[in-house]
Amino acid sequence: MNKKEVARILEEIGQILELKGENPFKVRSYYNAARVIMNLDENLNDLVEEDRLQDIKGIGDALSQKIKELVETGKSGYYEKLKCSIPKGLMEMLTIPSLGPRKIKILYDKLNITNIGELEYFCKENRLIALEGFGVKSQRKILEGIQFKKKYEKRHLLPAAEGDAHYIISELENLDGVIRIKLAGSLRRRLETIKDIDVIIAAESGKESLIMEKYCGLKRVEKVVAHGETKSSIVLDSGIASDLRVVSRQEYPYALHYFTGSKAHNIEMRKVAKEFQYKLNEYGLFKGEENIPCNDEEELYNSLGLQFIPPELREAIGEIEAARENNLPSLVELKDIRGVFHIHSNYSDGINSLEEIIIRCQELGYEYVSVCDHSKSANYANGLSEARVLQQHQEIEGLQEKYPGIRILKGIEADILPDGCLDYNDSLLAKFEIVIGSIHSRLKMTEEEALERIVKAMKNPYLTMIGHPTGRLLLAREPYPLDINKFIEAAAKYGKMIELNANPHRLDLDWRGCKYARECGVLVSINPDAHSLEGLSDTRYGVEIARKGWLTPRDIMNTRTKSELMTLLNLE
DNA sequence: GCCGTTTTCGGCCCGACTGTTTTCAGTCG
Repeated sequence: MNKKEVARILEEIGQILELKGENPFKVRSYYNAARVIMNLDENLNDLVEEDRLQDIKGIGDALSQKIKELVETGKSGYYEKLKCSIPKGLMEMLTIPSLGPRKIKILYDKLNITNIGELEYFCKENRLIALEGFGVKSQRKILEGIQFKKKYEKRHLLPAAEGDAHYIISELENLDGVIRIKLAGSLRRRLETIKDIDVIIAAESGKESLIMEKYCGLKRVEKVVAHGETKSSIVLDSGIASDLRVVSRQEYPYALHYFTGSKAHNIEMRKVAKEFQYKLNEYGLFKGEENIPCNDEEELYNSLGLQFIPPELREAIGEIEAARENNLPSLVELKDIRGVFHIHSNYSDGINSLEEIIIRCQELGYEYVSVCDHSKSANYANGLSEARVLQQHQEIEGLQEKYPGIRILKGIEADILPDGCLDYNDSLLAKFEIVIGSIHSRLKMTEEEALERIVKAMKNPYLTMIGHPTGRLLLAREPYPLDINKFIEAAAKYGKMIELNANPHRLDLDWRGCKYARECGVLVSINPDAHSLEGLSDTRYGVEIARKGWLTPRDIMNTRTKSELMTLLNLE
């Protein structure tokens, strides 16, 4: 069993224990362990084999036993038993807003409600209002929650959330009394999918309620979930929820930090504060009654003996320790990108011509570009036959003469066939300067088959990099099973690069794998996978995810200068 | 269930909002 599955089960154990009314600290230790395992740099199997699980902070005697059992046998007796002890539907009830484990336990104990369907029925029969702790309002809220869930259970991709966030910010930023306004939450941390949009405002005293009213009354508000003096929650017509917090000028840095999260990062931060005998919350950093003044987040981190931690890194996966040792990476920025690979032209399924793409890339200031169309097996995408490859190469040579300011590399996105072979013979592959190998078909594979298929492709000397390594489509298609660590180790062994596909539907390699790639010395290439000129701007999402994965410019292939790149690829 | 150089027992992050409550519990982030 791999770490993702282990983490999921630990998380589920935490939820079940919560529903059973167990000690909340015990519950937390399972949630914590799930997160730690999920973000593990090392191979979980190795840790188990070498009996080193307990070296991990947060994993003790009991948890290491259970994790060992899960990894070795794929099962956990404790979990199986626990799972049988409550109805399955209770877990799903946890996803209804305003309904948590305590109330669900009451509903189960008193009314024997075991799933959402029954709950909906009991609400409509007005059976909840008789229960202690429930009333007319909470019953109605639960019913609304069920309807709401049916309509909007999804998370949202970065671009959608970002568009709505800009709408909110632009409507509020010029209001009287707004001193500072900023996005917080997972959007600021650049998580690949977003549940809601968090906005923090520093406001002049006395202007708070007007700002709140404006926010709750925005044209695109479909529903006001909560409307308080310092905090309100709305849902926009797009189905995306948003929270606004209004604080004073002095509180702003602390509030911004607090609401940026992640939750796990905040918990770690408060522990650090405690080491200094301080108390940290969203209003300040306190020594007794006295606030330690900070003008911005940077000063806040410094007050706790830490380097400033960029929001992308705040996931409690080692950033605090690194900041303590002044050892945070200097993260890559969009301006570091000097060229792009993996663009589709109208030779395959893109809409623009080679020349249009080259002109735009030159406008963007790139030193090199590689259009990588689909290979012949990709019938669905008008993949290039051998003859059309040669035709395209001829056109590229002509364009290279016409546009000497930008180096045009002959590239291809070659399908990795089910047997691990690339989609052309070696003599044709040798004519390319960039070969991206990607899996597009026969996605149903076991973990072993997937690794074997990709490793075989990596053994091909003409392959430059592996494209979108897990094939996932965010919120739409699960990744095929692939042991990312073993994959990265193989890339290191065979000297291959790994694509970080910057399309916001993919963002694959996942940021959680970037850190390990860096540790293994594997270069990551941030590729737009553009099918139009507009798609070129997706590169920025790739940069953001690379930052989240702790990558510096030196860890990225396409931050290289043209001459460095030529050396790297053994080209002229 | 985890953790520890004041501790192997007794802590474990903190506060707003809501609803059902006469002082608080549950949920959420």
